Amino acid sequence: MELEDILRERDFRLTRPRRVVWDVLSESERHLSAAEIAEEVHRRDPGINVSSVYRTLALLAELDLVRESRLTETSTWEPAHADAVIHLVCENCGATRHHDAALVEDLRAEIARTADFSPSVIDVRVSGTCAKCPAVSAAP
Amino acid sequence: MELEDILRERDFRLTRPRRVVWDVLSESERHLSAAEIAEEVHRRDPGINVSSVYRTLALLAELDLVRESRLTETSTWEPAHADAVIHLVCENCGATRHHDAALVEDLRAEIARTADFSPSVIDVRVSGTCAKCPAVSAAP
DNA sequence: GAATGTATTGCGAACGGTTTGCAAGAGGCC
DNA sequence: GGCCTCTTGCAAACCGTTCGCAATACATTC
Ligand SMILES: [Mn+2]
Ligand SMILES: [Mn+2]
Ligand SMILES: [Zn+2]
Ligand SMILES: [Zn+2]
Repeated sequence: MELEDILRERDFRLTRPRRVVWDVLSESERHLSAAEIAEEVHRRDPGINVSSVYRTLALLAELDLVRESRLTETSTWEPAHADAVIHLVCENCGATRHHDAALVEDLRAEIARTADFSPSVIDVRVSGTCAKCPAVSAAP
Repeated sequence: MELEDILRERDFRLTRPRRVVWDVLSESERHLSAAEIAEEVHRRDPGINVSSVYRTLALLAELDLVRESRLTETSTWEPAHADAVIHLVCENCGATRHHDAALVEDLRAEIARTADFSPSVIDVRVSGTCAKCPAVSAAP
């Protein structure tokens, strides 16, 4: 469904700030911080204010169109995706990757079975070392 | 090992703010926000300043004695624990529980095998509905 | 136990990202 | 186009956290 339809369905207007913020997010290959989004939005339309970026992010999150990740100290934004897609964060270079982990579904079942808890969203954040950053050997 | 020894080993002094912050954290059953920690610390010793609480939290985290969780918008603190202990956050009442999920180890293996990534710490955050908060039925 | 050297603290001010109040502006609908 | 209302830009307020610095208090030595 189009952004416009989703907004209209809930009686929100399709405005330029919303359009541009959404475009920036959906065209990006990676998670973006609020500052990065504001910067790119401003590049495309200098007339759009930072506060509108924040307001739009809050709205899109409310509509489940985007998700906010709190992987590190600064939170980042991206279009919503399934929770079986987990996040690998390299401790060395900071790169964040997506990875599809089949076991997440099993984990969901395990929790439902053993925890007296009804899971909805599972968020798996894995820190470690990416392929480009060979593990540094221990000091001699 | 005692807090004092761990500090001394790295040439840090055992001071009253550090002692009290650590006591508050280790005596608590649940995650605490920085504000809650500062409040309780101040109750025990009104002479201890908020900035010392922040400095101590940073130090204890550096020493891997405490961990910072970014489960919701405000981050929370607790004594460090194994990453097989995952976090269940109730969407309704906000309660955070610990749960031991055996599958986390399998997940680690799966990632190492399929992702070209060397995992160190896995952080699983599950939102859902706890036993005390029966799921609300959908509107008719 | 006092003296010494240095890490650490309390304090208040600064910081910076986010939020807010409000008048001006622009969607959507007829 | 005209109307109504939602949304925006702007600038100020907010607020949790950090910082600089002189005063303090640890730990060590005598
Ligand atoms: Mn993602
Ligand atoms: Mn925990
Ligand atoms: Zn890397
Ligand atoms: Zn609950």
